[in-house]
Amino acid sequence: MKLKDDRKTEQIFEATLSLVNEKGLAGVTMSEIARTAGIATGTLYIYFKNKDELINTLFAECRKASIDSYFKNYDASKPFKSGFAIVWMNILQYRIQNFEKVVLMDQCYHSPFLNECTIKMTKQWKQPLFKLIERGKDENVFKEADTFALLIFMIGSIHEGVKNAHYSQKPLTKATIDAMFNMCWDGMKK
Amino acid sequence: MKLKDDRKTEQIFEATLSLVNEKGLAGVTMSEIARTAGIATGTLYIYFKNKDELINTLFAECRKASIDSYFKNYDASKPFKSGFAIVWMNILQYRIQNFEKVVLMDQCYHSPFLNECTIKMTKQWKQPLFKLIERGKDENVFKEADTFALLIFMIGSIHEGVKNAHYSQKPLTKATIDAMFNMCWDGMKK
DNA sequence: CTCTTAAATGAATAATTATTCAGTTATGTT
DNA sequence: AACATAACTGAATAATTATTCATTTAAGAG
Repeated sequence: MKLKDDRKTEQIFEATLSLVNEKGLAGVTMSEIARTAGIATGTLYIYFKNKDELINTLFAECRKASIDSYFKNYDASKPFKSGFAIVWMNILQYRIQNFEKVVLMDQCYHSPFLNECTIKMTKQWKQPLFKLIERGKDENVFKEADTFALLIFMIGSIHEGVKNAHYSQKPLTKATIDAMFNMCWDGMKK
Repeated sequence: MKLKDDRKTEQIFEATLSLVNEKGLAGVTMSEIARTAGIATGTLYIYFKNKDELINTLFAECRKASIDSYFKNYDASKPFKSGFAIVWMNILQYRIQNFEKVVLMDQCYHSPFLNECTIKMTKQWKQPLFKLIERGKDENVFKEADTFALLIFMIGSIHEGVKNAHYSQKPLTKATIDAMFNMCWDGMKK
């Protein structure tokens, strides 16, 4: 008996990400994914029932990995501002280093691929981010605004910043990153 | 001789926007666009040479209309903060009221449809926004950060805010909008 | 009112792409 | 080593979709 090769799943994901970045979800075909992954088209269907399942699985995996990475090195027992800065930087770094995944996730939202189940499941994973903002409000550091509004404000400038750094081909400098963080902090603080 | 019907172009655009929002660029077909627009598939090809041309034209039109609307009622002779507030609010309002166009523009970036010409042309149209930020720096109101970084910061929270208001089905309240503007201003000001 | 011309139609065709499957290969098990 | 089993292959098929075209319709010119 022959067993499935775990690395193949990884190859398929990588191929898909790379192709979606090059041509968008609209332009990616199953045979192209297979070719890029170095396997036969038929093999792709052993690993994923169909294109829908492939995209949903990959989307969920990207979402999970991203949120997990956001809280790396975050220690709730440390002072708030330093913890917030760590999460802020983790988000920025994740999105810089995994830009292809960011593009995939963006493209998935208005696509025929994502199913309700995937959407519902992945939405829950955002809880820790809400908790972080709540803490800032509880400790009287952040403005009394709606938690969601504060979170969106934090996330928004990072998303846009990374996106534009990528498209304009100008990597974010230390100075710009510092400026971005300061603007974010000054905007949210009381 | 029969002339082309100007309203048909509008119908085609509306149909495309509506379908792209429902199923994403990946899920929209030419015959569906025609059916939704209330015309025959063949007629679509009288108005647009092919799918590429349709998408590029629509993208450019959306981009142009958006930037124009951003500077409605902006008067450079008035004090900076009030002018900035007007542009900020125009951006927010445009994106709320034209969410379908926002989605189309987002989806186009990593698609096989947009051609170099369209990308280059539409990029130039952003100049007035840069000018606005420069003015804020010249008048010593904004931080000394990179103009691009400041602009991205301003835009980012609006984009994310509108997107999330839409998906969470919770329209932005006056209070939230005010909070958003204050965070943006506090973040950018010296 | 008639004629001309271009728009409009939608079924037919041409491409393209998802998916299957009969045959092949490789790997664990005995 | 021989077997059983499931992965693997890629050409063939099934679906789907872009595009064309012979025909019909309608509006402006004379």
